Amino acid sequence: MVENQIKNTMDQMEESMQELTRDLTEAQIEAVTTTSGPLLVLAGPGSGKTTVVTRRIAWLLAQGIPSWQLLALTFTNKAAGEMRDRVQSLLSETGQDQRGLTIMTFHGFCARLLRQHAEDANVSPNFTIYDTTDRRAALKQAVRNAGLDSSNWTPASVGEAISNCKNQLMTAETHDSGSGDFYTRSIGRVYKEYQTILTRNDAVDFDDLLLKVALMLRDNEAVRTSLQERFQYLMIDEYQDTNQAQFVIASALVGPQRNICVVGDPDQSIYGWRGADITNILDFEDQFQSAKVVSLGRNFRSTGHIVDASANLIQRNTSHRERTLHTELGEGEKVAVAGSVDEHEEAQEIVHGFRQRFIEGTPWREMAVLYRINSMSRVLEQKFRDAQIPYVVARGTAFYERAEIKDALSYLRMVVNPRDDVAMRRVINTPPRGIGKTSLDRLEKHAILNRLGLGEALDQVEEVPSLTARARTSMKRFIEMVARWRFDADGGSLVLDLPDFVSKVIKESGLEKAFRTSSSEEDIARLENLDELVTAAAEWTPPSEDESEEAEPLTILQQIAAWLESIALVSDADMVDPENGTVTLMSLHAAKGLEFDVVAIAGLEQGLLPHSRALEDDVEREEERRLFYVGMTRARRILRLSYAHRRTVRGITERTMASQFLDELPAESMDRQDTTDPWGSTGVKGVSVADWQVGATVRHPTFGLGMIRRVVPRPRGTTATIEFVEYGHRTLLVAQANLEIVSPDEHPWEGIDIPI
DNA sequence: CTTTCGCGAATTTTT
DNA sequence: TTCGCGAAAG
Repeated sequence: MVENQIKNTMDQMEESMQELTRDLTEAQIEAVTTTSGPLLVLAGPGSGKTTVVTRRIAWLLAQGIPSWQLLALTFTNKAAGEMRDRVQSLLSETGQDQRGLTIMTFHGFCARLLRQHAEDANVSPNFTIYDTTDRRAALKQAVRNAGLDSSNWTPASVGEAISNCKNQLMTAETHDSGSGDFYTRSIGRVYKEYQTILTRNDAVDFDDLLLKVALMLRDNEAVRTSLQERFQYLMIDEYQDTNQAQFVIASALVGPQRNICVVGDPDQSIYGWRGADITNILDFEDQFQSAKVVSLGRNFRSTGHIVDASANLIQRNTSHRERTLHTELGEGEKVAVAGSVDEHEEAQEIVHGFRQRFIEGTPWREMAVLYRINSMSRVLEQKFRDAQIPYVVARGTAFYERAEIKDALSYLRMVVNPRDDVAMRRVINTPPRGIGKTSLDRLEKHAILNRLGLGEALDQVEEVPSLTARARTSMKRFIEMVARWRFDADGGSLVLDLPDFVSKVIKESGLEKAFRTSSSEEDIARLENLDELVTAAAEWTPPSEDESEEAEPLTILQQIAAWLESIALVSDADMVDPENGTVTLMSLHAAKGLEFDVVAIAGLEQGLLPHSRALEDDVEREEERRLFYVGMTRARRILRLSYAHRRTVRGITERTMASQFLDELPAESMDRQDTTDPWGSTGVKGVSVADWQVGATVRHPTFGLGMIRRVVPRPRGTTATIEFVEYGHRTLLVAQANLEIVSPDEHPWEGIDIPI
C-alpha cells in the first residue's frame, strides 16, 4: 500500500520531469537540468530566460529538493513576482505549491537578513530604509557637519562617491582619509558624518542593505554557514547587473556544494553607473572554477530585421563577445526610422502610428514608447491624452515622492522608528504648528550639547531652557501625538486595520485639514493622493512568511514596518501591469525584461541617446549602446525609431543631430523615412516644406534666383546647397539665408538646361 | 512664526 | 520648466 503510493509519486515525478523539458531547445534543457555545480546561463534577449529559470526551479523540486533550500534573487519586485507566478502555474499542474520557496529581490532579501540578524550585522532590528530624498537630506546634513561648503559639495556628487565606496565594501572606518588628496580626505570626512547620522537615526540606505549583509557574511562564519546550509541552491537573475557587494554576498552564500546558477547577458548591462560590475559575469568561469556555461542562442521574441539590426549594433562594442542569435519568426517588418521637426511632431507621429496599429488589431497593452530620460514623457503624455488613447507612465516611485505622501509616510516612520530624525524634521512643523526654524535650532543645539539624537532631545523638551513656552507646548503636543499612535499601533487600546490606521494618522496629524481648507486645484489633488495612499495600504498584503506555518497575525506596528519597507523597495518597472489595457510609456532602463509587439523609441539624438554625459567616454558610450540595444530588443514585431531636429529641454530650444547609433544599423534591415525632408511636414516661417526640396526654385536677396541641389541637416542647422543663376554654387543655412520660394509660374529655367 | 517672492541651479538612467 | 533655497514682508 505504502509502497504503491511511493511508486505512484515516483511515476508522477517522472512524468512531470518529462513535461518540464518537452518543448525546450537543447540549450534550454541543459540549463534546466544542470542542477549541481556552478552554472552560467548566457541569455540573450528573448531567449526564454524566464522559462529556463522557472522550469529549473520546478525541475529541482521534481527531483525532491525541499523548496526551502532554494533561493532565487532578482533585481525588481516585478521580476520576482513574475517568477513566483510562473513557478506556481508550473507546479499547480502537479498539485504542488510554491510555499517555502524564497524568490526575492536582492535588496529585499538583504533587508530581511538584516532584521533577522540585526545583532550580528550591528543594526537596530527596526531600522528605516532611506530613499533618495531622505538620503539627500542626510547627505546635506553630513556636508554641513563636516564643515564643508555645500555649494562645492553637492549631495549628488558626495552621494555618488560614498556609494562607490560602499559598493566596494569600504566602510567609513576603513575609508583611507589620512592620506590621499584633499578631495579623498573630504569625502572620507563626509562619509563618516553621514554614517553617524544614519546610525543615530537607526537608518540604512540602499547601499547599506548590501554592504552590511556582505560584511556580515564575510566576517561572521556562524551566520554564513547556517545560510549555506539552509540555501543549497542559489539562483541569480540579471547577473550582469550585480556589483562588488552583491558578488561577495553571492559567493558567501554558496556552500561547499557550489550550487550556484547565474543568468544574464553582458550586452544588457546598463547599470554600470550604479556600480554594477560587468566583470562579475565575464569572469564567472574564473571565479567559479569548472563552471558550466550554457548559451541560449535562439530568440523567440522578435522577428528577423529586429534581431539583425540590434545584433549589428551591439557588435560595435568592444566589450561584446561574439555570439550568434537567430530567430525563426520570419523577417518581419523592417525597423523604421523617422525624423521630425520637433518633439511635438515626433510624439504626434508616434501616436498616429500606434492608432494605426490599433486599428489593425494590436491591443494598446502591446505597445510601448521608450525614451532615455523621464522628462521626455511629458510631451508624449500630452499627445496620448489629446488623442484619447489610454496610457500609463511607468514611474512607480513617483507617487511616493510626492510631498504630501512623503509627509504622511514620515509620520508613520516616526511611529515605527522614534529615532528617525529625517522623518521627524520633515513633519515636526508640517502642517505648521508653531515650531519654526528658531525653535528647531535651539532644540538641535541642546541635542548636540548633550550628545543626543533630535528625537531624544525632543523627549526632554523641559530641559531645554532656551525654548519659548509656546514652542515647548507645541513640541510636547507633537510628542504625545506620536506616542499615542505608537501605543495604539503596538496592540494598544483600539483595534484597527492598517488602512484605518493610516487614515487616522493622516487626519490626526492635521495633514488632511491643511489641504481641505483651501480648494485650489492642487490641494484637491493632494487630498486625492492621500486617499490613494490609504487605498494602497488596504491593497497591500504582507509577504507570507515561509518559515512558520501558523504565523501569528502581525501587529499594526509590524504591518506598518513591513509596508514601509515594501514601499522603500518599489521600482518603476514594478508598476507595469500586463493586465491593463493601456499603452506604456517608460524609460529605457525600466523597460529591461519586458516585451511588446510594438515599440517606439523616441529621441535618438546625439546628447540624448547617447546621453551628453556619456559622449566623451568610450566605456560610457558603450553602455549607452547597450541601453539602446535593450530598447530595440523589447520589440516583438514592430520597431520604430525617431528623432527630432529641434528639441526643447528645460525651456530652451536647441537644434539637434541624429544619433550616431542610427548610422550603426544595417541598411538592409532599415526603412529610413527621414532622408528626404529634414523639416518634416510643417516647415518653417510659414513656408510649406514640400517646397524645400531638391529641385525647388528660390530667390536670395543678394544671389538672386537659384535651384536647391542638396539639403543636409547639420548641428548648426539645416543647410541647402543652391545653384544660383549668376553666382554658381553656394551652401547656406536655410534658417538664416532669408530665402524665398519662387512659384513655378516665374520659373527662370525655361530654356536653360542645368544638369542635375 | 508664516507666507510669499525672486533668483539660481539643474535632472541621465534607479534598487 | 521646475524645484529649492534664502530673504523679506506680513
